Amino acid sequence: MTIDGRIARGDRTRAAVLDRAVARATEDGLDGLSLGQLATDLGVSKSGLFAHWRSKEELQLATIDRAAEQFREHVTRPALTAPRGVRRLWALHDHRIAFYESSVLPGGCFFAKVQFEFSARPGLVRDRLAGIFELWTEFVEGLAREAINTGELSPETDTQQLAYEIESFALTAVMKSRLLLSPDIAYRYARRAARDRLCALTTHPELLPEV
Amino acid sequence: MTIDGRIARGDRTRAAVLDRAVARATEDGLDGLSLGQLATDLGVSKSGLFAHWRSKEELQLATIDRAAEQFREHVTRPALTAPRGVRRLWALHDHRIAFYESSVLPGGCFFAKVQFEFSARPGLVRDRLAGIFELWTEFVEGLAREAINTGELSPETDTQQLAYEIESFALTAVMKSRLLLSPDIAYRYARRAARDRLCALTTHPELLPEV
DNA sequence: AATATTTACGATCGGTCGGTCGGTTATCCC
DNA sequence: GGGATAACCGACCGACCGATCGTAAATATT
Repeated sequence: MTIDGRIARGDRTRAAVLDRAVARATEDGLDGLSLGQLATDLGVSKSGLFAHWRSKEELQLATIDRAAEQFREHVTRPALTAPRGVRRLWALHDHRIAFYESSVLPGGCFFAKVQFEFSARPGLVRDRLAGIFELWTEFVEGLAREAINTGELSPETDTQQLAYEIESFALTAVMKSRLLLSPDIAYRYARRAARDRLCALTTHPELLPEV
Repeated sequence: MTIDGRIARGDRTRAAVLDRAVARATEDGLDGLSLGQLATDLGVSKSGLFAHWRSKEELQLATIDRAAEQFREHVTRPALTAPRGVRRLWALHDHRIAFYESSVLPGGCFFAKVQFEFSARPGLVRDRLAGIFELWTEFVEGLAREAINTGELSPETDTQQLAYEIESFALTAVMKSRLLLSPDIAYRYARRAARDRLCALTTHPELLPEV
């Protein structure tokens, strides 16, 4: 089987557009994205974009999916190489902060930005974001339950509460790093907060890194 | 001295516009605000708005100031009635969550929304937001230092780290309550996280409320 | 070589945006 | 009562928005 060059070209264009859209959305938001500007940036025509997505909303949904994929690549997948338990929980948080630190996305975090943008705006975009965020939360809670199973966390640990707190530290790092503090300081707070919390809860604090 | 009716009318209009602008900005953002829509909502003409603010940016800046004033009314001032120390620190967090809970602002929190919106967009708006946020952070850190002075927190307590963590819990409550969880649950997480943290740090846990 | 398919483009549409301007109305001062 | 002042309005502007459509170019199929 040979590859259809036409479709391959379309795929390449789509990927380039979505990567650019994810990056720009971290600065201007998903609605702040202008199709004309996006097209100009990429050296294509605005009407060319409509050949791939029939409306702006469809492009926004595709952008969200691409951002999720990117997040999995940079954060979730590498974190899963750590052994189950508090180390994996820590690895997830640490890789997440490192991803923000790396400035792959100029605005820091796609989902933080866009979730606030659409949190009060009903529609398909909001629903998609809510779905992804729910899966993410359940994933983190699942890692916490694994840590209970490995005996590194007490069975009485409130995994939802713990997931909430870790989420908090990461989310705030995004905002503080861009608006206020030098990024380094914000990320240090975020890391230390999560480490201290895990350290206080776990029966095996030696599994966690030093300060 | 009598009050100039013309100026009084202007003041009334200005206040009405700004209150509405603050509320709407929590849903659509400060840039998502359309002057035409805002005017229509208030039953005034668009050009009437330009009589009070010479540009959209000027209106945005005034809106920020009004939101800060509103925040002080509902959160900062009532919290200052609590005695210095961990109780005041807790009161600040508690009143803040209660303010979000009250749904005075339909989108939950003006500053959370707008800070994310402008965190990557240089300009006067961003600078104003950063300034207010810095003052706020220093204010919280100051309360934490007071708690050290009253002997309710250990002198070794990292007040900046503590302020960061409390900020995190409140910020995340805003997002989760609107996007994902039923608001009650999110606010419960936010309260419990801050209470537990203060409880673990203070030498006088009996000063804090029960779970 | 002829035809079908897919991508991409230029021109253009109606609508909304922020912003301007000349004029009207209400209130205050003398 | 007559200016002066301040608030406010309706009409209008150029720019940009998302979206549509007919067409050209590139690639595949036959």
